[in-house]
Amino acid sequence: MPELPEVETTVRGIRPLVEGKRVREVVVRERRLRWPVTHGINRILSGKRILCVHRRAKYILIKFSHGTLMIHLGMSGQLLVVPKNVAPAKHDHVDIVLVGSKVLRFRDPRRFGSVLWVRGDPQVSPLLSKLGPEPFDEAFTGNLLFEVARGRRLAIKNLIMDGRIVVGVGNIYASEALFRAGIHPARAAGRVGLRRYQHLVQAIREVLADAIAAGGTSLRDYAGVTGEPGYFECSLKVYGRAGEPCVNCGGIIQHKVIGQRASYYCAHCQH
DNA sequence: CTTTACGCCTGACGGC
DNA sequence: TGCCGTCAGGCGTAAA
Repeated sequence: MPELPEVETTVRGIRPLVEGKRVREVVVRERRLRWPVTHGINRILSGKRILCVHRRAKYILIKFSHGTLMIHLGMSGQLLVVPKNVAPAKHDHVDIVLVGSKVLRFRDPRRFGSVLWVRGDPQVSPLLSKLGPEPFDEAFTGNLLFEVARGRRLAIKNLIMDGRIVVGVGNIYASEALFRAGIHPARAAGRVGLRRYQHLVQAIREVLADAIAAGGTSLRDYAGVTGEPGYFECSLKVYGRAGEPCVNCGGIIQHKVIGQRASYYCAHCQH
């Protein structure tokens, strides 16, 4: 399930392979994704040059002179760069065929992802305009979390997963960051002090940076640009480890559904 | 305004 | 072996 580190890994992987390349054609085999693939995408992109590839939150932004292709990997999406002679598989929904020998291929079995064309500045598009800061942006601080949490009773785990507060903290890394920060995931956000929020910001950055450095977590669906799985999975300290001993204290890792999401924590280490 | 629930979708998994 | 029910999970949207 792609989270920010997986998306960042994908961006870094495809960037040197597609930047500066011109699009030959776009082949859409299945347009029923999260939203329908933008109509006429072949006419929009054919003959145009990819200027650069960026990430904003979990969106992959492929910039052209006349607009931006916004790709979201959803739950099970992958963006691969493959030789043209590699036949599309069952869930390979969109091929961006490049001039030369390669194809930028969007694969997504569960079709929670999206492939959308945005004219002009993508930052003002509805999907991006309300997003909070990137976790590595200096605007993301313990003070920001503390202020925005004041008086709020929702679980802190839900707060840090709210893209309007900070982007890119998905379910896996929310549990991992809270474990590192020693904060119980169900604790009311308004009942966490400034110092602990500062520690949490640090923990979020650490866990994301570690995962990016490791090439992204691989649980079920993630694979790198050429198909190899990532390998951060073994670094997860609490996620998916219910019933196993805590790496810190040896206590049993707990599982609890918080805000409709599976959450993992050590009741002894996290308060 | 805040908070909660839902739905989209397929593959994996467990029970029988 | 195969069929079926259940569930995960990002995240926009609707509802409370």
